[in-house]
Amino acid sequence: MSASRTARDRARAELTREIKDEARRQLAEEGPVKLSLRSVARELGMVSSALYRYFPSRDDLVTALIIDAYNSLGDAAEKGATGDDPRTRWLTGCAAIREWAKERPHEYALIYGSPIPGYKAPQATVAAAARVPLLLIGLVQEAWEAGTLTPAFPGPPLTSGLQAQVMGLAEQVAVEVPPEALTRAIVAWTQLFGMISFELFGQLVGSVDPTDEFFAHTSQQMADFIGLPARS
Amino acid sequence: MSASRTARDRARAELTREIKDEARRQLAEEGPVKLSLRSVARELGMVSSALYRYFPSRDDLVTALIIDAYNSLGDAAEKGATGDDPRTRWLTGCAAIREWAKERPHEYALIYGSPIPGYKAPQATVAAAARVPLLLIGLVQEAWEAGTLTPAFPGPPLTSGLQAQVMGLAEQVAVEVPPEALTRAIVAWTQLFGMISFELFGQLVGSVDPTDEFFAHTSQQMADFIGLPARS
DNA sequence: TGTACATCAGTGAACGCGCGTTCACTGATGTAC
DNA sequence: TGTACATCAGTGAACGCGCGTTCACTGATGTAC
Repeated sequence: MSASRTARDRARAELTREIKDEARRQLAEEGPVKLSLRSVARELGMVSSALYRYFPSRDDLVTALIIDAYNSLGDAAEKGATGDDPRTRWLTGCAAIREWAKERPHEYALIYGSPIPGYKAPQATVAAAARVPLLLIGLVQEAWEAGTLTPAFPGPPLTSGLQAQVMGLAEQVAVEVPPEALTRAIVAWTQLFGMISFELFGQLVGSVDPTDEFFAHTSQQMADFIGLPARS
Repeated sequence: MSASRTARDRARAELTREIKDEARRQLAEEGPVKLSLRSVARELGMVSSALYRYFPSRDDLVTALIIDAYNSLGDAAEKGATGDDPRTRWLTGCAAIREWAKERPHEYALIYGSPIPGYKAPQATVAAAARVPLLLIGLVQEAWEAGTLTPAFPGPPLTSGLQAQVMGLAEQVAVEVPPEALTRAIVAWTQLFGMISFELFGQLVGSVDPTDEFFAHTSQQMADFIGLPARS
């Protein structure tokens, strides 16, 4: 019960949030590499050593930001993927992911951009990171179970090693779809984020920029490729 | 003629190269954000202010590294894309790009990773950056001119805005292929680099990792998608 | 309900370190006559 | 070919700034009896 929490607890929770909020603000200006405890503390009117009551080190603060970012994206994707059929949920989900990324380009870069030199992401980040791919795989599974999964073209056969990897992955995430279908989902996943990264990181400037129509086009085409049928 | 170059000229060219080499070494350890003129100078046994004879500022050194990286990748891709038909050149080109990236992950991250906060890439980088996409588009044009371009599936129709963007791009790069074909090339380009980024940045750990077979599979499938025919 | 003690948040000084850029300068290399 | 002058490379000091982390401490909040 929240009434049972002491004033100290509430103050701690609130300050923890304020520290992360200020850190996110600085992330947008300086990037994760130059994110500085001292300047976060300064901005909050505290002395820098006080932050060590909340995060044992700078890297732990970065980890918290990473986990928050993955979860924020996971929430946005799960809430955004709406519609009656898997194809519609795929299309709305892709759009929601892109929207999230465009609103928070620096949080996006934090999780999908260059690795931070000298920083090693702890195990604690992986569950949050898995949410989006699991969502996409779930859509494929739905269509498979409904018997409507119909890829636009067969594509090359899986080599034996790839098939083994993908079947291991299917078991690991407790999903029952043919390895070809799961492979397509992974391909689409890399395609989706490849497109978003190119848009946000400036590679598309001067070609398909603004990118809205290109993104919509490619999302549909990925749906065809995966085999999510248009509503009949 | 190289004989006409003075000793001063040769010394300057050599030191410029040594500065960039040392900077690349530090790029691998610290990343572009923490790359430091002082520490490059220190490692070279010079005083930090001496570097200003070679690069007017830290950002200019970074720009030089970016242009070198794009050109190094451009060379690797152009040299690697060999074979009698466009499909083979596509497959070998993709493999060469990936190899380059795996050998120089930090140079890859410099050009295809997160933007560097506070750094604005000057116009001088765009020609070098365009080499890889132009190479890929060139393959599509070859197949088109040979009359062998046969996409695996039609895909959604282009919306009018997208068609206009793509036709504008075709004109800009002086290429004569239908907008649908050029759009496919751009899609494959984002797919290709999305996959490489995911591999290098650690998103594929625990799924299709090692990524060799997945990459080979997807490259072929992209060739099908673009419409580069298997050798007949 | 009141008191004694334990827990915790925040302070301020310190350690040891780093950075980009400017400037007046020395001495070597290159060039024009 | 020799000399005077101009160009350039590299020095060393300085400016003004930043960082993460540790530690002994004060004073407020919470808890057990």
